[in-house]
Amino acid sequence: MHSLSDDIFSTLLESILSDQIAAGERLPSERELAKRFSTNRNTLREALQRLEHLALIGIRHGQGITVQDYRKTARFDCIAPFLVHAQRPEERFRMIEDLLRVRSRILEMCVELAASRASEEDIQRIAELIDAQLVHHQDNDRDALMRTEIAMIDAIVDASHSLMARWLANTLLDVYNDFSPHTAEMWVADESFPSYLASLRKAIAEHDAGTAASITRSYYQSIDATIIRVLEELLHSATLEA
Amino acid sequence: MHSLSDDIFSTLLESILSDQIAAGERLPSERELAKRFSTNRNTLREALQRLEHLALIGIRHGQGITVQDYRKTARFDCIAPFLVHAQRPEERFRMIEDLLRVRSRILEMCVELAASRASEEDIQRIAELIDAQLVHHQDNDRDALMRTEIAMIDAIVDASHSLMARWLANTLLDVYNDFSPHTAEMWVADESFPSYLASLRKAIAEHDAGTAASITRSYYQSIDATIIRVLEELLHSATLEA
DNA sequence: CTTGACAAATTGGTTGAACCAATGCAGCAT
DNA sequence: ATGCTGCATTGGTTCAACCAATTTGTCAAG
Repeated sequence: MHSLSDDIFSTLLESILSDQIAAGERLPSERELAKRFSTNRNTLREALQRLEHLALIGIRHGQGITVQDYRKTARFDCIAPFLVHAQRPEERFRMIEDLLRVRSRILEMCVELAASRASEEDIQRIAELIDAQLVHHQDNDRDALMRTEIAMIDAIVDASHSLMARWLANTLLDVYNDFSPHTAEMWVADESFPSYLASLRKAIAEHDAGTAASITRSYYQSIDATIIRVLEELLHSATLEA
Repeated sequence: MHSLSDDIFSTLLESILSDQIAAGERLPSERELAKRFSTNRNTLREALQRLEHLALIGIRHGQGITVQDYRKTARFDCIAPFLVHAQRPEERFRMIEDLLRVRSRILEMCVELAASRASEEDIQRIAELIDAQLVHHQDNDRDALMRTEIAMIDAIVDASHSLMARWLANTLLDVYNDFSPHTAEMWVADESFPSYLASLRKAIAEHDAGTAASITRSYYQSIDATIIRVLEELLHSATLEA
């Protein structure tokens, strides 16, 4: 699962995202880097190519390799590694805060699309997964609930019949997977959880896109506010420790 | 700007995204592919690595290279190349339709963040760019208007002081840049354009995030409906030709 | 002393061959 | 029929050399 070039990539990735190498700084030559990592140029170059495609470094023929200012140049897919490696607590906090905003808006869109485009099979599957969640919620089975919630979101994305939604969701799932060790405390359920799910099922079954979107919007507004409150406390205690 | 491995990458990318190679199909070995592209394994592998990181192919040691079902596996950053290479008109149409939804929601979020977080300098710069747009609009200078609108959006993203927003915007700008030859007809301005800009400037200056977001939402709802109407006509005529 | 051209050094880009390592399969032994 | 073994195929890594873009240093002309 992890090749040599993966390791080199990860090492350099961490160096950059944790600001151990400043933006604008020049890296040693490929030959020199290959020596330092005890490997050859080809394998090293694989790692460098990846960093370049993430817009973390710039490689120019005859000139060398420079570290870019990833805060300005990076793309959406840099979020997962950034959350893993970023050092400043307040920057991580803001990233998560803004990520929640994006998540709720994307989910709102997916739900809206799913409600308008879902087939009978889609509706059936979503309803089943909602029922399963309600059972897990009553049983207080946290793990099963988390798994089923992911599965339901996946089903909703499928039901939206949108490549756009699927690809966006994949990117967000990457963030979730890479970051899941730290997301346990972020998985909060509001008291309105069961009624939200029931309304959602009904809205999707009736192809009522407007209602589906608006209840999702307001539910996540509430959830996200709770999560941010929890994170603020964590940030405060971390700041006090430092 | 285009190295040999870039060319190979583009060629394979097009083959996959235009469905010339079906999902699940197996590609020839690296040695064989290198021969066909008249190059060596190392250079060829650079191209393959890129395709793998886009989740378009899967490379497994000892087993070979298989084309993935990109409609299920791809990420957000696949949108630009997909719009360039995709063949089915109705699939392109739906992608653009959904992309507009995402754009308006992201912009709404950026405007909301910018309104709450903008510094005095940010507000000043945005106001200047809005004024410039109003002038260009009155002069009917379409090119200058498009450029200035991009610059304003960029300033708004900066004013949001959000890595999230910046990185999302970079991804969307990639789509715009790669797809801009085809976007001319998509650049429509509603009659409410000047009044929207004026309200936006006021809302941001007053840090009124709610108003800024809601007027942006409704403005883009109107714009996007127009764009979709135009595209539907194009789709219809294309379907009739075929 | 300044300026321009040219040559050398440095750096990334490409090449080809060889070897290591994971996988799948065919043939053989049971 | 089953399970093992060894071979063929395939990706992963390494090495050494050369090509090509860029920068830098040097020297000659002004």
